[in-house]
Amino acid sequence: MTQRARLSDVAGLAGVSIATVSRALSNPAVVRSDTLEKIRSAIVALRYVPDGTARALASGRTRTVGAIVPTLDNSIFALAVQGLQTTLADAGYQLLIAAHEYNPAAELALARALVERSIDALVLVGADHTQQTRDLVQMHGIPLLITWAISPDYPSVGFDNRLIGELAARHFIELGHTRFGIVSGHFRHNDRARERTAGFRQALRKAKLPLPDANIVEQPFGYEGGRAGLRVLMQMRPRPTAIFCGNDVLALGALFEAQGMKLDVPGDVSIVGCDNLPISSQVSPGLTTVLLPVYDLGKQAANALLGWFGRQEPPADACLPVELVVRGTSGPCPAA
Amino acid sequence: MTQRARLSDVAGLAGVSIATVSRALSNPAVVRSDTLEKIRSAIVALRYVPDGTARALASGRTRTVGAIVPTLDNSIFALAVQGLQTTLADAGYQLLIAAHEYNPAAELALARALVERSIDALVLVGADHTQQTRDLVQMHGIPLLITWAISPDYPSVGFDNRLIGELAARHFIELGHTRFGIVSGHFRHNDRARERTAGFRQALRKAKLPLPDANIVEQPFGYEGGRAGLRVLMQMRPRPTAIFCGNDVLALGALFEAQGMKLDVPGDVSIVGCDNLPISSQVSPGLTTVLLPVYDLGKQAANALLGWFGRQEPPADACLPVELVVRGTSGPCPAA
DNA sequence: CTGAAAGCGCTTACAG
DNA sequence: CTGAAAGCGCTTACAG
Repeated sequence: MTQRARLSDVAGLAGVSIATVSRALSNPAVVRSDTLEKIRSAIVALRYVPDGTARALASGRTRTVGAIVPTLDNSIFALAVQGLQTTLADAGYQLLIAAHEYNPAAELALARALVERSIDALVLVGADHTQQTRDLVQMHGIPLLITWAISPDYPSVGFDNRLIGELAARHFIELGHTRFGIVSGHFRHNDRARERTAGFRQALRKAKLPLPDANIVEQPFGYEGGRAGLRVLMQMRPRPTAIFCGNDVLALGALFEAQGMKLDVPGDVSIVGCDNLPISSQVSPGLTTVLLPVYDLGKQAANALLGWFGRQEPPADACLPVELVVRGTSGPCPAA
Repeated sequence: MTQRARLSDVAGLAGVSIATVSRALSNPAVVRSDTLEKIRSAIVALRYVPDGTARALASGRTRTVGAIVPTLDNSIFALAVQGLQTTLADAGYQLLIAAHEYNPAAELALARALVERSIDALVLVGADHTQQTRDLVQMHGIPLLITWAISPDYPSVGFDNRLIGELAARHFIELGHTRFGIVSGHFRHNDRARERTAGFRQALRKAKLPLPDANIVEQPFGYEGGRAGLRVLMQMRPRPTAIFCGNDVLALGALFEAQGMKLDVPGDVSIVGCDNLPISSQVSPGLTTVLLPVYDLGKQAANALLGWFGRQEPPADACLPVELVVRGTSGPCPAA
């Protein structure tokens, strides 16, 4: 192969104009079927692959979507990305992916890099973004889809994060617990973490149960964060017997630390997480958690975008159902 | 904002030609510093963001790299992608990501979709790819980097997968085991799985120890695969006492199943995995495994590409060190 | 150090 | 249903 074939080569071999070949590619319905056939065989003979950069410049669309997630280190985001990518690819769209690692400046820089590449839409996680990021995206007229949370300002496919905290709290209350603790990721720049905590707190308040501020501990994401959070809470007097963790990685870290401390889970302390990672049903005891259908989230986000591209109007918000899955890490409040 | 600013707008405001603005952006060293300053302020005033599609068409480079991994569901790939993406982004490159889910036809389709978007390079996992995929990439003159394995045909940043199996086998042999089993992902289209198994087998043969074919069980990727694999092996008579799993997810599945069966690990059966996932050091007992520095792999792959772009010549192969990490799931062979 | 101009490979009204 | 032509917004030799 000396040189990559261009549209003009295909046109020459098929004996038609480049305009016709272009139409055969992007809108075959308007091309006569025998013409189409000639073009098809020319394409095959030349192994023609269209040049996306030229196509993008001429058409103004790249068939590429950008997504910025906090991190791929948490498999919960990796799973959602997988759902997003697979569904987009089936429709001929590709995914530019980036991770901001909970740094808003990084998010802005990455958004700019993606915008420069003329993405057809941008997917972000959470509703909390700097004004600069929002301005950038708006200025370029790029459809913005919020995921994981519902945004008042943008189309969203997300969860009711407040409800997540509520579900955890109500579960503990039903089990008779009265002393609570929270291990959360950092609240700053993370509306999901704030909302889950707020929901938990709100449900307790409604039940007239206390949640001292000191019992809300922020930890960096990771198993170690969960472990550290549990240690802090277990030093409180009176000890909390019911601990809500903002995600499953923190919850598993807390569980492992409790086991390492020879605490009985749930005999001494109950733990509830959020996500329902694949691992959460494998460990023993299985983790009680709030199931988030994140692969579905990815798929629905992709479909929302595809609909948006087609209809030229923003999709309706979708709030995906979450559900408490009770497993072995939660049980009745131990006798005092 | 009515309309996105173009190069000509910046040129107009700065009182220079578009050629000079273009140079100021891509090769500022050749532009006089006061001219540069005028251009800089025009760019800021207009909030100019270059159009990557035009830039790509004119320059022939997109500053975008494509990567196709088996799946993001295994966090080992997500971690490597994170290392790759972060390092590329720091150098101004973005990452188009796709997952083929162990389907070579999907890999080809995705490769085509990425090639159409004129990626500057393609990153693939493993050395095993269809001729069509290889032809496609070669025909378009796209630099191809193999990761995870060393390829005889392409620049690679990978591991010695045979050595991984050997390390596991030698560890078991030192512990006095004589009955072995393997739980592997499917061998088809997966050179890493084949090589790891071959390395294990080879080390046993060298030590004159038997490994019946029936003791090599292939399972689909996932915790369930690991569980099923362990069940199969535990039905063998005589029972194997030492089980090598092709990756940590399979190994953890096997461990959990063994625990569910009330087997003592490592008292009754020893298990060694491969990957050293974050979770593997958290579970109890901790998983003995072969540590693969995958975040590093991603970073080094990115740097190999960046060097390739700069020097115009392919990077040297890099075989990253792997190491056995002994934890609680492996121990001496139980008395017969 | 800077500018005029050709060209990258397509798409898309506009005619016919 | 098809073709000629303008244009998408840049980059990059080539002159000067």
